[in-house]
Amino acid sequence: MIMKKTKSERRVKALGWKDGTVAEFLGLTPEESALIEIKLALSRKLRERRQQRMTQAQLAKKLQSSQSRIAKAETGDGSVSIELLVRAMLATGATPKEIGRTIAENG
Amino acid sequence: MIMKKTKSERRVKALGWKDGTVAEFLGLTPEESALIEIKLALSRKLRERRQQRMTQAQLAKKLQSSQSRIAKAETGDGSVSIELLVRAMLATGATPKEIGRTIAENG
DNA sequence: CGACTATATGTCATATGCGACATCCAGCCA
DNA sequence: TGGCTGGATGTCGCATATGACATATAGTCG
Repeated sequence: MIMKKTKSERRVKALGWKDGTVAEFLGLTPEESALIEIKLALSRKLRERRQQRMTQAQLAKKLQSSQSRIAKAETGDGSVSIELLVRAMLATGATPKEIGRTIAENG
Repeated sequence: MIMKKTKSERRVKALGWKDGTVAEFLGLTPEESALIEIKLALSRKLRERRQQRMTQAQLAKKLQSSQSRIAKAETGDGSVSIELLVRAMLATGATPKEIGRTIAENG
């Protein structure tokens, strides 16, 4: 996440915010929820695509990143930006169409 | 953009990279091109949606951002992340579905 | 058992995206 | 003309996402 380090961000971080169907269940705004859902959808799809093709270390190298960041990306760590998720998806060979669908259908 | 401050990023920045159908025409990798196209698709859609509903200053307030960042987001300034573009889209009332479609169809 | 591989997790210095602010430009209208 | 509004652009200090690294965990194979 970016910005102000909002209340709800801290709420979410406290919970780990790694879960599957994330939470409105503490007072997240719809926008905050939606953003998290989008990230999680990308995380899940990234893992799926990456596992079919290469190891985390190999993807990291393609991205000029590191294995640990890929692991964090795939586990839905809050420190990972949408930007990195999208770059990683592209590095697995995903097209904008696939990325868009991932967000539209599972976001 | 993030990461290493690649060669091609500098190439793109030198060109302003604001253009409509962005460029493979200098040696951008397909991934770099795709990322830029995604950002530009979001920029264009953001402007379209925002103009129908409010001023840049009003959207900025909703986002706890500033008018200048919104202007940069809409003009495709390279300093704006996908994260902010997505947050801004959400703040205009866009759903993940609409955001996904924007990327899938125009990315 | 140990060796090796894949992944997860935590920390850190640094790069970079951020909001804020100051201008500047263009259009509009009195 | 001048004032007002919406938007664009440049800069700056600060917050944070980053890659790198160390280490832990778990699985596999000998």
